[in-house]
Amino acid sequence: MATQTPDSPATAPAARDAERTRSEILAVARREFADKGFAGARVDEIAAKTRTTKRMIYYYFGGKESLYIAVLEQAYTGIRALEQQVDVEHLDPAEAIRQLAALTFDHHESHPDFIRLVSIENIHHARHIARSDILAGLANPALDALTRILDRGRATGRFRRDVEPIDVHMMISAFCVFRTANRYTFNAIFKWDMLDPDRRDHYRTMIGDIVLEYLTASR
Amino acid sequence: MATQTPDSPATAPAARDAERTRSEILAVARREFADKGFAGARVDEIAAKTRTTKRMIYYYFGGKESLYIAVLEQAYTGIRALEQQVDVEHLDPAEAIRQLAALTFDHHESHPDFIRLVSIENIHHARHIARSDILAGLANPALDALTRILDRGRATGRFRRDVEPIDVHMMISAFCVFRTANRYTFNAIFKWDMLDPDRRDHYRTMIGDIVLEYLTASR
DNA sequence: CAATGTATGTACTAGTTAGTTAGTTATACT
DNA sequence: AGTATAACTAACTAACTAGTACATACATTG
Repeated sequence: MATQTPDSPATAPAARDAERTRSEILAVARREFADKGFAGARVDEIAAKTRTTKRMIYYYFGGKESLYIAVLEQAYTGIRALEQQVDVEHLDPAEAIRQLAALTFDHHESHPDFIRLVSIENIHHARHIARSDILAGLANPALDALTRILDRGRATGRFRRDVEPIDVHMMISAFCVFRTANRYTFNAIFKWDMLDPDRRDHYRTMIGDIVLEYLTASR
Repeated sequence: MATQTPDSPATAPAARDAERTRSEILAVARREFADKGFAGARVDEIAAKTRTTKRMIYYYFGGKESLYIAVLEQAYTGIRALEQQVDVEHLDPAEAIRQLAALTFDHHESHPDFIRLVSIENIHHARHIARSDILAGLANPALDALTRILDRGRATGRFRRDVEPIDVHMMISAFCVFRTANRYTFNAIFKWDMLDPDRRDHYRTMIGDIVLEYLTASR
C-alpha cells in the first residue's frame, strides 16, 4: 500500500488485486442496484463504472442475480455488525430505548442505499433473502438488546408488561424507514422534506418520545 | 350486460369498446407494474394479459412510461376520493383520530398494489409524480381533516399544541405503510408476519394508541 | 350508402442486454 | 528459468424489448 509505482494513476491498468477488483464491483453494484432496482440496473453499466470489465462480474459473482444477492448480504451483515457494537445495557431502560431509537434513526438516515435495497427486495417478495443461506438465518442483535431493555424496564415497574419487543422494533423501524424510504413521494405530495436538516433533531427526539410514551402508558 | 351474444365467450374478439379496452389495459398494467416495478414490467406481457394487443397500449397511452404515469394517477386519485368520503368531523377528537388511523390502516392493508407503486415511485425519486400535472397538485383531504381534528382537540385542552398535522399524518402513514410495504423482508428476517390476520386487531388498535398517547402526553 | 375517423390486429425493426467464447497477461511456486 | 494457475480483456451472440409501419375492420354521420 505504501509502496506505489510512480506512474500508475487511477486510469492505468491497475495492478492485479483480486480482492480490490471484487470489492470494487460490489461497491459499484450496490450503488447501481440501490439506484435503479434489480431489473433497472445494467450489468454493462456496473462494469463500465468499475476499473475492470463485465467478464469479471461473471468471473467473481456468476451472474446478475448472484451479484445482487452478494450486495444484499454485504449490506445486511454490515448493519448487523454495527448493531452488535451497541452497548446500552448499562443505561436506565428509558434512556436505553431513546439511544436505541436514535441509533436506528442515525443509521437509516446515513445509509439510504440500504433502505432502498430493502424496499427493492420487498418488491421482489424478499425471495433473494430467502434464497441466501447467510441472510435467512441472520440473528438480530438489536432485537436481543431490546428484549433485555424491556425486561429491565418491566422489572422496575416503569414499562408496561404487555408490549412485545418485536412490536417496539417495528415502531422504530417503521418511523425511521418511512422517513428515508418514502422521502420522495412525501415531498412530491406534501412539499415537506422529512430529511430536511432543520427538522432532524425534531424527528430524532420524536421517535424516542413516541416509543417511551407507548411503553409507559397506563391502562 | 343482461343481453349477451350466445356465442361470445371471453376469447372471442370482444366487441369494440374503447373505454373497456382502455380500462382493461390500465388494470393489467397496474398489477404488472406493482408486481415487477417499472423496469421489470414488460409491455408485451401487459398486452398478452389483456384481450387486446400491444398496439393498443401505444394507441391509448403513448408508451410504457406514460402508461406507468396513468397507473399512478389512477391509483392516487382513487385514494383521494376515498379520503374525501371520510366524515369524522362530528366525532370526539380522540375518537376521530382513532377512526382516521383505522381508515388509513384498513386502506393500506386492502390496497397492497398502491403501497407497492409508492415504493417503486420512491425508487425513482418520485420523478413521475413530479412530471404529472394531476399528481403534483393533488390536495390531501386526510391532512385537511387532521388539521381540523387537531384544532378541536387543542381547543378542549386535550391535545398538545405543539404537534403539527403533517407529523401526525407521518406517524400514521409510517406505521401503516411499513406494515404492508416491508412485510416480506420483515417476515424473512424475523419470521413475523405483520399481516397475519390474528394480529390485525392488535396492530389496528396499536396505531391509534400510539398517536393518541403522543397527542395527549403531558410535558 | 358512401365516406370518414376511430379502433384494432399483424408483422416487423432497431437497439439493448445478459451471458459466453476464446483467448492473454501477471504472479506464485518449483 | 520454466510452468501452472489465477486474474484479466476484448469481441461476440442469442434472446429480448420498446416502439412502429402498415393494413383493415367497424361504426357513425351526412
